[in-house]
Amino acid sequence: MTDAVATSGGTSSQILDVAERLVQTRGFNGFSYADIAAELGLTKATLHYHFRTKAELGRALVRRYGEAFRSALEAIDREELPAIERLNRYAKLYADVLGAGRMCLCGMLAAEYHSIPGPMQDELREFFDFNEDWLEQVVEDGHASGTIRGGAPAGDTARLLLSSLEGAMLVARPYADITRFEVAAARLIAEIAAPPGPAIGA
Amino acid sequence: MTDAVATSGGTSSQILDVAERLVQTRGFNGFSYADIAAELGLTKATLHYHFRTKAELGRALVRRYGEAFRSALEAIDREELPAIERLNRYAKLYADVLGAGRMCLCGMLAAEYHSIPGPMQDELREFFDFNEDWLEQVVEDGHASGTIRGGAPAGDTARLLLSSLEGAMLVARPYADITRFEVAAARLIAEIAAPPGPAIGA
DNA sequence: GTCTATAACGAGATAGAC
DNA sequence: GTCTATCTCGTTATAGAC
Repeated sequence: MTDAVATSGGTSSQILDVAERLVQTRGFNGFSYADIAAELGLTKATLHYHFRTKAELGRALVRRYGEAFRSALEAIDREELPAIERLNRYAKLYADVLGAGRMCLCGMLAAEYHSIPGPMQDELREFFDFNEDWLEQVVEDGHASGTIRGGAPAGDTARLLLSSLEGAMLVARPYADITRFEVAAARLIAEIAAPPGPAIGA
Repeated sequence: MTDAVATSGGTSSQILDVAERLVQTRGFNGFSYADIAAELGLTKATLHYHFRTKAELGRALVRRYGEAFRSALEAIDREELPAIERLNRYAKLYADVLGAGRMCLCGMLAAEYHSIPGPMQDELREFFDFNEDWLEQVVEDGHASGTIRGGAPAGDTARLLLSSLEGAMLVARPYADITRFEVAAARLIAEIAAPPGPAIGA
């Protein structure tokens, strides 16, 4: 209990907070230890005490981001919502990141994939894998309940959703326009959804 | 005629060729003049003779890439294909880039948007704008001929297509799997397309 | 148009005092 | 756990010879 509060607001997590924002806005190759140190009023040496190398810091970033995302998805699951509504919640996670002026951390790193350290690459694929797994489960539930159109493998639909949402974030950036994302996301989910009824003779 | 061949293979365009590949694989912040110089057997000073600053080089890159894309789209137009087939050709342009192990230059720069020079940002938005305009025209033609589902503004559909294709490229990178892109692209275009027939009683 | 040489600065990283 | 000081290297960019 003595250091419970200190841990949550500790230097390491402060460093991760700043680094995370810098990666999401400028990319992993677009910031330096000096940037973080200046912002936190620390020295570069102090940063190296907490994260011996930049590669190690990067790996910690992706891991923490993945864990936060996992928690968010579990929170959605606990609400036991219809499949389509779960997809809307998922898209909302992205919209919130974009609204903060950021790119998805892992979308950013996917772009930089060939210039980031190996350990980060591994964590990155894990992130996409479990996102696709979660989405695939949602799509399968939608198939079972008839709210998501069948005809294509659930895994393919999951990948289409993930990659399209990442792309909508990406292209919205130069326009600083969250509406671009929201319209694309809503449209995408609507295309995935099964038509409201038989609509015979409509 | 004297320097027509020399121009096409001139030092400046060789520099742009190498720089383009480096940006598409490593990002604008992921390479240096030294990388280009080493690859071409030149010195950094020579590079600065052709492109005084890295920002200037970057701007030339985006401009040339945009012009090449414009030409490619005009070539598609000249074939006078049905709307859906034009979309398939458009997706093929992306697939070819991905097949070369590269990310779309402008998708990459969209990720790095907040850390690239202003002139590059301007060229970048121009690229997306004319791509969206071209796609919007195709979608409108599809509406008119009944091959693309109506109900949503053509501009929104154009943006969905552009951003989803960029995203599909992005996420395919960590897996070095062009099939991921092709499946997503085919699925996307299929969702956009109008159903084959009235399908009453189907 | 390309070179050598170098300036001027920033990067990641370490040693050792406090 | 944070500091000062420093190292080594890489970065963009320029001056001036060829």
